[in-house]
Amino acid sequence: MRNFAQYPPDVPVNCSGSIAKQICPQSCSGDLMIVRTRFAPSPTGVLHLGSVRTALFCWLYARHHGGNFILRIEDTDRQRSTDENVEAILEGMAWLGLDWDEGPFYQSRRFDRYQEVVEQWLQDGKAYHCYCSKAETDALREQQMAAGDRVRYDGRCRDLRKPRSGVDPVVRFRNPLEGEVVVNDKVRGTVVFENAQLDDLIIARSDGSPTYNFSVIVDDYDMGITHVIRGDDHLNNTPRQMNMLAALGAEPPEYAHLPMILGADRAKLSKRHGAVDIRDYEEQGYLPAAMLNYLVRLGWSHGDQEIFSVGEMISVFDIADVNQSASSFNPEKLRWINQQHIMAKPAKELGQALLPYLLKAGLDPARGPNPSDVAAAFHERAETLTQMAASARYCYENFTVIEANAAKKNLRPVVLEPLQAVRERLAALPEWTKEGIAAAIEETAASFNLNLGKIGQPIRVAVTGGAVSPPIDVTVWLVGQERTIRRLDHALELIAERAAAND
RNA sequence: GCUCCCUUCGUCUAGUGGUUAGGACGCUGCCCUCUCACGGCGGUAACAGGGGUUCGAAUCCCCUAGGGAGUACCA
Repeated sequence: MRNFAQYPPDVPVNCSGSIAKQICPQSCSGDLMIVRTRFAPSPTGVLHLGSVRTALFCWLYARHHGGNFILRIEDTDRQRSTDENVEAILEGMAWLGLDWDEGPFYQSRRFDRYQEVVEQWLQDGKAYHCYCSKAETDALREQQMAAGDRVRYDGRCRDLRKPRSGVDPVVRFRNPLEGEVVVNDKVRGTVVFENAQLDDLIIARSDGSPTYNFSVIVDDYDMGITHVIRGDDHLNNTPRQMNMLAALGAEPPEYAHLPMILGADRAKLSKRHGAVDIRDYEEQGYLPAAMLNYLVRLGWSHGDQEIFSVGEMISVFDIADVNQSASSFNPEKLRWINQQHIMAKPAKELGQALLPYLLKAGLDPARGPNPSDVAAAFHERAETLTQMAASARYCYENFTVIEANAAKKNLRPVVLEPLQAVRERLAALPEWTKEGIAAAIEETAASFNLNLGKIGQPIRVAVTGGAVSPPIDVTVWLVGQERTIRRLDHALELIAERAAAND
């Protein structure tokens, strides 16, 4: 366990020049520090698309600059944080390959440190006890709302001399009353906030536990975070955090506030829009790299390029190319990108990736072709691995019925003879190779003066039970000799029955 | 209510004062073709509105409208 009190560790946070230049593999000019980013999810929910995109940008930025990526679990709300959610976050990150250099750190284990700062601030007059009850502040809010005023705590306990007895006070930060806070955001530009608009926020609850805005700044400070990259729902928190950082005597980090990701209907992303939990996408057969590729293009672009490997993303990613407007999640494009990644993946690796999906589909890989051969045959015709496993079912398992329309259209008495002939040729093949199979089918077609389609499609239906499959030679090859012959025989019987019925 | 942010094809985006406003997904036509895909060549469709500044605005400024976030003893 790392000793947090020791933070920042012996890292040159303000090194000027040589070390940073040596370390940054992109030889980015003007770097004055070693980049340290953090992803700080709260385990009050699972890892969803929006948070993954945030994590990705933090990770890319750190990796691009040869810096460190830190994972911090913000679980100060003990009621709503769960171990299951922590697990979901860790699993999601692992699946995506978003590896962290330090952590995961849990805020719940740092309460002593927060308490220490609170005490210090109380002593220094940077914070004060507030004895207002919830009812009291609620009433104040309503009153202000009704009067059309800005809604904020009015600081009535700011200069209280004596404690009120019988109430456990909260601790509030003494925010400056005047002046302004200027945020130089890497994506928003300069954003100015008036201190008069801010109020004295609560930093410790009446039970002593720290609140979000406060624990964030002591952690960001202790952990030497140089770049805070987060969702733009935090932009409004930034001036408060900067004021507190100043109270701590710290220089503020660089800030970059990312636009939100919305659902296809421009509403906040929710269950209605499909999967929320990132792990659902794994379940559905998406490749992690494709997921990252899709997400990186939401709010960021690099010219006209759409497809990026993870390595490419790292090398070209720059906060300066992040745009300012919210984007909405588009499942069709995700599927297309997944397909592009499936096509680009070497058959062997793709076969590896496919394996668990075959198992999940209830198929036994031992009872059929090598998954990498299946992957090679299907990689151009599957948008997800789940789909691919489903399409390859006939390679591993016998089907009970032939698709009605396909049978009706293709298994007709006219093909009885050619099909019989091809069956014999295939049965006679000494070696089961794609070339041999292709030759057998072509020769049969030629001998009956048929084009390939006239015989290929009936074979396809007989062998797969449907009208769609990879090229016929490949399909037959994957199904295997024994099974092919058996299925052709079965089709032949059906055709014969049909012919008899027609007589 | 108040504070802050955002606004280019349906969607993701390029664009930083002069472009026939480009690309991608989707949809669609044709080609390739043993099916399905992949691929190739086309088509469809956008600068929220109004004022300025300028010889010239998607690009700069102002206003309006619409969307979003925050305004918690949530994060």
